Amino acid sequence: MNHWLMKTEPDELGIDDFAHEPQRDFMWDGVRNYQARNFMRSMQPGDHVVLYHSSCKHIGTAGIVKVTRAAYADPEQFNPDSAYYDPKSSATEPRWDAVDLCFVDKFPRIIPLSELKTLSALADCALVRKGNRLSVMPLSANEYKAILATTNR
DNA sequence: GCCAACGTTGGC
DNA sequence: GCCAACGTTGGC
Repeated sequence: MNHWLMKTEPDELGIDDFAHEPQRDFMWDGVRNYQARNFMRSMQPGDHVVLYHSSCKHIGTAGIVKVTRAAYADPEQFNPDSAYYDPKSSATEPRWDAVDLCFVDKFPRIIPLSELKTLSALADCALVRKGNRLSVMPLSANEYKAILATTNR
């Protein structure tokens, strides 16, 4: 089983949305970056994902969700009325993928970015590097463990 | 709101 | 294929 980290703006879809409907599968759509998409295509059902809240008041890791459906064509790319519409995408050759995620755990507190930056286990993780914009990234077992360990403080 | 860092686009 | 211009991300 692999581990991942995904960024989200909690105003759009945050850990509380997952926690309030713990049985629901949420479609994770709208990813429009090739590197992030390629990582999504590697996700398998059962993989755990650290949810990271960005562009908000409390920036940091917020909880765990899990993959319940592997990558499939993101329907928004075909919808001309969607902000995620991509006219260069076709049904036979879709460019963008979505996955389904559901709730696993909400951390007792948001672990702030400033604290994540102090963890030596995360020194090589794209998340804490300056200027990083990658919204979906793999986590090594050690990185995942280090993030979970912060919740025990 | 500012702005640095980054990815993408498009002219050449 | 290069690279300047542009739009976006995302912390502060």
